[in-house]
This record gives sequence, C-alpha cells and structure tokens, in this order.
Amino acid sequence: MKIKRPKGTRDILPSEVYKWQYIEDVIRKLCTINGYKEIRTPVFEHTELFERGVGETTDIVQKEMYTFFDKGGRSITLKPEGTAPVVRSFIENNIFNDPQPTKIYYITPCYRYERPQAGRLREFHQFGIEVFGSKDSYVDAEVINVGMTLLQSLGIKNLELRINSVGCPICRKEYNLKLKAYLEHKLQGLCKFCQDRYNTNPLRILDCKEEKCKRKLEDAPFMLDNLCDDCKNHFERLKKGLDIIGLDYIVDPKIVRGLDYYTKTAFEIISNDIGAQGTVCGGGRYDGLIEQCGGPSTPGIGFGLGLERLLLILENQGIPFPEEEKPELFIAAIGEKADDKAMELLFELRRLSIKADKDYMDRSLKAQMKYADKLKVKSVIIIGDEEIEKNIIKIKNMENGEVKDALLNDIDDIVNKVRR
RNA sequence: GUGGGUAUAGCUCAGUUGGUUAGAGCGCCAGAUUGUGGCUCUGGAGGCCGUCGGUUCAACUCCGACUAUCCACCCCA
Repeated sequence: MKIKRPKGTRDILPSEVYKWQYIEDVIRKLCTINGYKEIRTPVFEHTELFERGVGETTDIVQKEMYTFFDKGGRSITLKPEGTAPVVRSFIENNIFNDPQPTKIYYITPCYRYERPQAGRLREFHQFGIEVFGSKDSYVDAEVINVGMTLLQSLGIKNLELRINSVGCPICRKEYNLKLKAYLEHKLQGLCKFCQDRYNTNPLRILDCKEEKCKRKLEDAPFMLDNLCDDCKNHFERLKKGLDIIGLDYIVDPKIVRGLDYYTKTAFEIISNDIGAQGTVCGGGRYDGLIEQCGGPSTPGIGFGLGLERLLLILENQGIPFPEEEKPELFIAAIGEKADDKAMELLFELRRLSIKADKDYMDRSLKAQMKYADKLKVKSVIIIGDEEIEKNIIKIKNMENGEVKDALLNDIDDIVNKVRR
C-alpha cells in the first residue's frame, strides 16, 4: 500500500510554494508597517491551555482537538488556534513588563479534527495578530484594518466586514436572561440544535441559519441594544475609528464568535468566493482571557485569518500572483572535458550570485537546450571541444536567439553578457 | 458525528446495451543527416480501470462492503 497523506492535510508543492512565499512576504511587510513583531510558539501545548483559554464548552475543545499523551504521560494538544499560545507566552515571559501595548503577529499551522470540505482542512494555516494591554477601541479599529488591508492589498474584491459587540460578562449576563425570557414560549418552534443552545449558549441561536429559527427571532432583543454604558461607548468609538480610517462595515448584531473568550468587539471578514465557509478572517476582543490564563488582568484583541481560504479566494477571483523568480542561466556542455569546464564555471558564477544551473542527466546538446527553455532562463552558455580549444564559450540569448562569444577566463565579460 | 457525489496513465478526462490487445489531450523521454530551445511531425515509456467480495460463460462497465477523495450539515480559519 502506498502511503498517502493523512486526511485533511495537503502538500504545498515546489511548483506552488511561491504563492505562499508571496503572501507571507506581504503579511510580514504589512505587520512591520503597523508595528507588529512576529512570535513563534510551539506547535503543541499542554492540553489544559486550550481547555482554559478557548473554553471547555466550545466545539473546538469538545470534539476537534488533536490530543494525545506523550511518553512522559503528559496530555499534549496540537494547537487548534493561535491566540491561547500567544497569551501563554505573554504571561510566561513576563512580556507585560515591557512598554505596552504589546503588538504581535504569527503565521502558524493549526490542527482541528473535522470533516474536510471546501476551505476546511485538518491542518491549516493561520495568520493572526494580537494586541495586549490596551482597551482603547481605536486599537480594535487598527486590528480590523490590518486584516482588511491585507486582503485588499492582494487585490481581493467583494469583501464584507461585519462588526458587532458581544458585551462584557456583566451586561451579557443580563442580556442572556432577557433573551431566554423572549425565547421561553417559542422554544417548541426552534430547531433541535437551538433547543440545546437555549441552555448551553443562547447567544448562538441568533446565528442559526435555519429558516424557522430566523423567523422566530425576527424581533428578538439583540446584545447590541442591551450593552452597558462602557460597552456601548466602546462600540461607538470603534465605529468612529473605522470611519476615520475609511473602512466600510456592516453592523451585524447576529455575529457571534465560537470561542468563549470574546468580549465587546466581534468581527468577521466574509467572502462569497470560498464555498460554504465564507469567513476568511474572524476575531474580536478578549479582555478577560489573559487573567483567566493566569496572567495579570490585561485587555486584548486579535484575529485569525485562514491562509488556505485566502488562497482559495485569490484563485476563485482569478487574481494573478507575481511571477516566480526564474534562474537566469543554464550551462550546456558537450563532452566530458566540456562538462568539467561547465562545472567549474557554474560554481564560479554562483559565487557571484548568478542563478545558474547545468545538466546532470547526460543529455544531448539539443535536449539540454530544450531543458533550458523549460527552465525559462534568459541565457545559455554552450561549451564544447571547439570552444575549449579556442578558450572561448558561446552565450546564447534565449529571447532573440543571438549568440555571442566570450573568453572562457574573462568572468566579468561573461557576467555582463549573461546579464545583458 | 450525519448526508450526498466521485474513484480509469504523472495531470485533466473519454470508454458505447456487460464481450477479445482500455483510449485522448497535456506532461515526460527519444528522433526528424552532421554541436543549438520555442512551432510542427513521428515514435516510446507509463494503467492488476481505488480495494475486497458477489452476480455472469464473460465485469472498467451491474450489485454490496470497505477505503480514499470532493461537497454540504454541525461548527469554524
């Protein structure tokens, strides 16, 4: 039996890796401009981190984690999301003692045990940013802008930014009671999932796509209309911040995030060009998370952005990638003596940072030329017995077919003619 | 975890109502007179037709199971 890749994983092949490198490059530059530094945390953590950080009641923790015991009997989990590990590191390394706020980004693989489908894998890659230490909602606006700017600067169209506030523990508690009271006598008409949600997480009922649930909820109270003064002011200032930046947004009172730690701001960036999983970027504020993970009481906000989904949109919208870097030179040799010379010249040129290659397949000159053509090199150097006798080489310009001679030992002249 | 679709060369796919040596395009390799790519032409390599079982004189073709994959639900990046 041939060994195949595990379900829900993908190889990023040499022929397509330039796309990833391009996107990563854009991300790094964007983060630097916005004042974010990269952090790299382990791919696995103690299971407890996610249980406490992400929340025991979430789907992620309940059924989607890759958890195992290592040889020392420790319960280990492959990271299912990026925020909790960054929070752990922030606390563990006392980064809260540095000047605040702390602005961090990461690009990391994540692991969730789910049935794969369009835009959903078991191993996927997330770009995320986090800001710790400031409760100013202008920071929320900045964070949202980083996500939007990334997508827009790559040329993506038809994006929808939806924002909401999920309140704080104080006003949410009151609101939950209010919502449950509203739903109490409509419970029978809801789908069976929502009947469960009524007890576990009533907020999520608002998010249900079931028609009958939507109808029942037409005049349900929204969290957004029941915020405490603090949360309300925070949300108003967020909108002002977005207006100043010039970002269009839709206030969507039904946005609910699946992770327990969110407070106040919740947002999603949605595209219709992915398939059923429209969210390419999702995040929000989590003012209680750091304390909950054992750190000092510190506000925070961040997002996760799915890179596979990003690639999907790019492809589905037909957005071209910058061209891949090509080798510039191929050295074709005829015969053994010439091959030695080619080897010598190849490495001499590489030392001068010329992207060059030669034949290692014992091909005929014609086949070497064909191969060079496929590599899309700009020039081919040809060395044979005739050339060695005269101490020269031939340099062929692959774009116009012109052939020039150069002295074999005049490396400067060779470089000039190769580079043109 | 639930539901549906698909499974034939490296890739994208044909394959007639079950019937003899299973095809195409692309890709790969080699040639088209003597040391030169792209275009064209010719030839070649490469498939236990996903796996196992069943029906049949006969299965790539029909049936079943399994596996893989895709899509959708739940949920999320």
